[in-house]
Amino acid sequence: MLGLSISTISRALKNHPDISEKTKQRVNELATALDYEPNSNAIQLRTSKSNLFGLIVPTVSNFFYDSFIASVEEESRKNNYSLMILQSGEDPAIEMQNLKLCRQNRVSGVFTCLSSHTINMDAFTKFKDLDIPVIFFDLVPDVQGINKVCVADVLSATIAANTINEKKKKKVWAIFGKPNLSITKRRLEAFKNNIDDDIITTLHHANNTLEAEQFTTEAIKQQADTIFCMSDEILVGAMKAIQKASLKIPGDIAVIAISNGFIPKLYYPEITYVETSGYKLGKLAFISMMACIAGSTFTQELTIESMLIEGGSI
Amino acid sequence: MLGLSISTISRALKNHPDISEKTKQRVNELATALDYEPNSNAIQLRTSKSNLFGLIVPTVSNFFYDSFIASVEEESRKNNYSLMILQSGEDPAIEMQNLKLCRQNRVSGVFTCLSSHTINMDAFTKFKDLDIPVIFFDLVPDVQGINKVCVADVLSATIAANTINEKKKKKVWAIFGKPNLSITKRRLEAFKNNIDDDIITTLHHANNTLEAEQFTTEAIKQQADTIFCMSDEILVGAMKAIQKASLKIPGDIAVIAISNGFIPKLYYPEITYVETSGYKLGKLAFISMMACIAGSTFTQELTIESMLIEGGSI
DNA sequence: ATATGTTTAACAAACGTTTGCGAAACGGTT
DNA sequence: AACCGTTTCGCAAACGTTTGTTAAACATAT
Repeated sequence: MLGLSISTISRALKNHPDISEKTKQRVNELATALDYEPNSNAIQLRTSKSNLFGLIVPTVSNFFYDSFIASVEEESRKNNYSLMILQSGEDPAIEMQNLKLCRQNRVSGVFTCLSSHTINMDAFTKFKDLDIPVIFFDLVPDVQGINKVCVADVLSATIAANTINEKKKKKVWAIFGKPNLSITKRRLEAFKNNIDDDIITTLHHANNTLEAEQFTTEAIKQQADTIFCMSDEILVGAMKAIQKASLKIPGDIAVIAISNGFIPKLYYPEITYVETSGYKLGKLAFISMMACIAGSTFTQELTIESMLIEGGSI
Repeated sequence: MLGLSISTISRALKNHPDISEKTKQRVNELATALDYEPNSNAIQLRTSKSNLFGLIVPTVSNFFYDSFIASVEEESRKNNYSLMILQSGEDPAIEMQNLKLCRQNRVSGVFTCLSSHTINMDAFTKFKDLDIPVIFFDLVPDVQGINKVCVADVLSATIAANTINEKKKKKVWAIFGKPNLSITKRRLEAFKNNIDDDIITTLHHANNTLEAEQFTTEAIKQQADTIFCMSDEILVGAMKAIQKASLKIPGDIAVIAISNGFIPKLYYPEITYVETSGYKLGKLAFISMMACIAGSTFTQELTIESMLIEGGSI
């Protein structure tokens, strides 16, 4: 329509110095008039750069992951990347399938949180061979030489323990999650090591919310004065039991948790918690990803800091 | 490596009848050995089919949207589509930007929930011109001739009102969301029309959780015996106030809500609610999308059914 | 007038597929 | 030996870009 070649159009559109201002203007005017949108597939094919990240998560529908996703999406958009979301549903087979999808779509990188029973890491080493960066977050595998971003498990459990110490509590029921997860192990270890010896402390593993509720009911019967919850999932169960027993917080019983922050604010008084922010973790993961994209081969293991958010429950 | 042409490989890989079984087998073996993955960009460029959906949502981090996304992702994956997630953050400008991204990526369709202050629909008609189906969900625009899937606002508010009627309540505080949203209008209208005349009913608009808490505190002071909450956001505020006042549910005060179902189960007793499932809505949206893809030009306006989930709070 | 340099824009190859069409190879029939 | 029908496969164009290289056009200096 302008009597110009395709290459001239291409250069004009991207403000190449070879093209005269007059031509650029003509091209741009027509482009907006036709509201032309470049075909990303063609671009990506030609440049073999995809500007697409894959993000694999057990489920989107989770108060930690959703804020992580929100955070990564935000950064991706700002940096001209798109985000492909994939759920594994805790199924290693689907996880494989998702990784395959990532490869087919020639993603520039993938963020992934392992389903809790993934053992075979072969699929991930394949990405390493292809020079596609992989950032593991939250539930990270226990191997070296990979990029991980995690919440500060040890620190946050330590902060929680110290808070209990300072409040001079006497009898603590500490409820943790599934025992096989490394996140559980680290939090448990740190909590155990930091809680004062003269506090009567019992440690428990709840596999889900209901079990947490049952443990808490038992704790109440045993006249524990403090419940520590390793996660939101646990906290929800504990609060159910406490409400059921009509106990006053913190008068009758104190509660402290490690949490993303949403759940603790649903109650009155709000629950005191050590923050492990999915949002902040997302930001960190993105930074780590960009470092890889930029060519950093140095594999890093980053953690976000934790802080105590006082609610009034202890 | 096999002494075969590219076209033969291509046909062998997709089981084309022209290719002999023997050749197919040789090709497939080598393909898995090299673990070949087809380049989706090239495929999509050649076929101009993208197998990609765009999903635009104000924020991922929301107990309704996250389950909607989870649901759509599930179906997409099953049907060999990928999902590109985009957040608008309630900003119409970003919404535009996201739509542009969808076009650049040549999405096969987009699911979108309008940010609450989007007025200009031009960008969406562009999609119509390009024959790219758009499914609006949840907060849908008030125009004809577009595909919408919604929760049953009228029905769910009616169910809630009837439940209150049956319980012979005397004084109800009904708290709704932002007054300009069509979802609010419909729920309010239906509630007002169905609540018994002899029940003293006051209607309120809370713009956020905090305002809902304040209204509820006022309701308690005025000795209301029932709080109706139009949404989870409202419910959270109401529960804060009730817990703060140390009232017993349902003895001192009854609560009923319209909700996705997660929040009501956090309390004891669990809150009775009329379910508006994001998960179900996602399934419905996907069906609607597939109908469009298949060529249906008939624009439909679908709603998911609602049902009362008894908790024990009324 | 020629040489030199600069600006501007066109040519063509390439990215990895798909697919219509044509052709070689083969077997069988006259 | 000539013909025909099948089976099996290769050629080449096309999708929409990017980009190295070349070339035309023009201006300036000799």
